[in-house]
Amino acid sequence: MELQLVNERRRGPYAAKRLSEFAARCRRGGLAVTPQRLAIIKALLGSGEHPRADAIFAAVRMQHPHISLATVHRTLETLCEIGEARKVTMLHDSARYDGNITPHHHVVCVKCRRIRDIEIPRLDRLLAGQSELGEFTVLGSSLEIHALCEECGAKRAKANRTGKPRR
Amino acid sequence: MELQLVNERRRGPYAAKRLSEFAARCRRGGLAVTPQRLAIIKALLGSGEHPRADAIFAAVRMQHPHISLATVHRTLETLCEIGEARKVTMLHDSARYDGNITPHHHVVCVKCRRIRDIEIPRLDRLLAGQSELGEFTVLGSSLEIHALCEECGAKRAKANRTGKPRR
DNA sequence: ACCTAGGTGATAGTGATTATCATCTGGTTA
DNA sequence: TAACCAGATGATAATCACTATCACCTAGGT
Ligand SMILES: [Mn+2]
Ligand SMILES: [Mn+2]
Ligand SMILES: [Zn+2]
Ligand SMILES: [Zn+2]
Repeated sequence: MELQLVNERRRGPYAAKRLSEFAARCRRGGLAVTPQRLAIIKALLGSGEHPRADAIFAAVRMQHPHISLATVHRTLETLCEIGEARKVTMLHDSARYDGNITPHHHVVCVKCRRIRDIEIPRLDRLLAGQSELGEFTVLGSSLEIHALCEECGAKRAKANRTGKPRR
Repeated sequence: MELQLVNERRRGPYAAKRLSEFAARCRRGGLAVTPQRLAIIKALLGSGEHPRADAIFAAVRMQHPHISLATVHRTLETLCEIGEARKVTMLHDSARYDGNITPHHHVVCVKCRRIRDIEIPRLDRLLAGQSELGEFTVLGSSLEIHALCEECGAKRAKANRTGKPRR
């Protein structure tokens, strides 16, 4: 009741709604609505697998045999930037190691990737009781809080004040 | 009180204790205690930065100018395998994209990397009230539950029964 | 001191992602 | 509707974190 797998059935209607709004959202974000972008968001919304770029590429290729893998990478990144998609983890680029093996969680600055330890006793208690989750046997968990550190927050605020582009 | 940064001061004593037990733990894991391994765990325990392999390499080089970057990568991986270190996220190899932008979390099979959505309303409520965390401005969060899926769990059980190596 | 399984250093290879750049096109304008 | 052009795409090279290989070395047991 507290912690449950999301029902796969929900995805169909959700995807349809998102797809119908996509063109408008692109324009709002200043992006052209290209057949490639439509095909990519469609493939992404149609999958519950949290696919990699190459899987999207394979799917999209069936309708757009000339599409480039680079376009798929670029577009997925762009979709994340305008908030139409997300990465499952923002720390996929290079491994970050931790000598602290006591159970704890992390805050990550989305801009400079600074990481600090946090403790959330209530979360640990909540998860302690869960050994099964649908077809999964739970082994452990880690929470990643996305944040802006003081330094990066200050930089961004200053950039806004002086009218510079904010990313 | 519910969710707080871990005090940096704790790291000193913790590192000292871990370091003093390190040789024994290596032997228990069937690993030789080499100067390189000692230097690497020392550097890792001495850092609160959740460093990358190259940062560890730079630190260790000061005392071991001949150490190889490959050794640093290998050793960090080995330390994770024997439980003396961990990666901040297990999904750093290639990006996984998600078309579902509603707030939700994930279960990840540690073996086959299958990912499924989960909902944890209580966690979302807990975090909803947090907009500041020490010097960080909270933007969002995602919980990654590490698990074994049914299929991989079955495979592992079978391998154990027939006496095959389990990884 | 000697042996050997396992560890290391040097280096080549891999694979995902990014950069470059010539060409093309969505969407605005006249 | 045609002409225009900022931005998008495709082809391809480059990058970069990480892994594989292999000859040599050494920790730890005899
Ligand atoms: Mn940590
Ligand atoms: Mn998801
Ligand atoms: Zn920052
Ligand atoms: Zn699995």
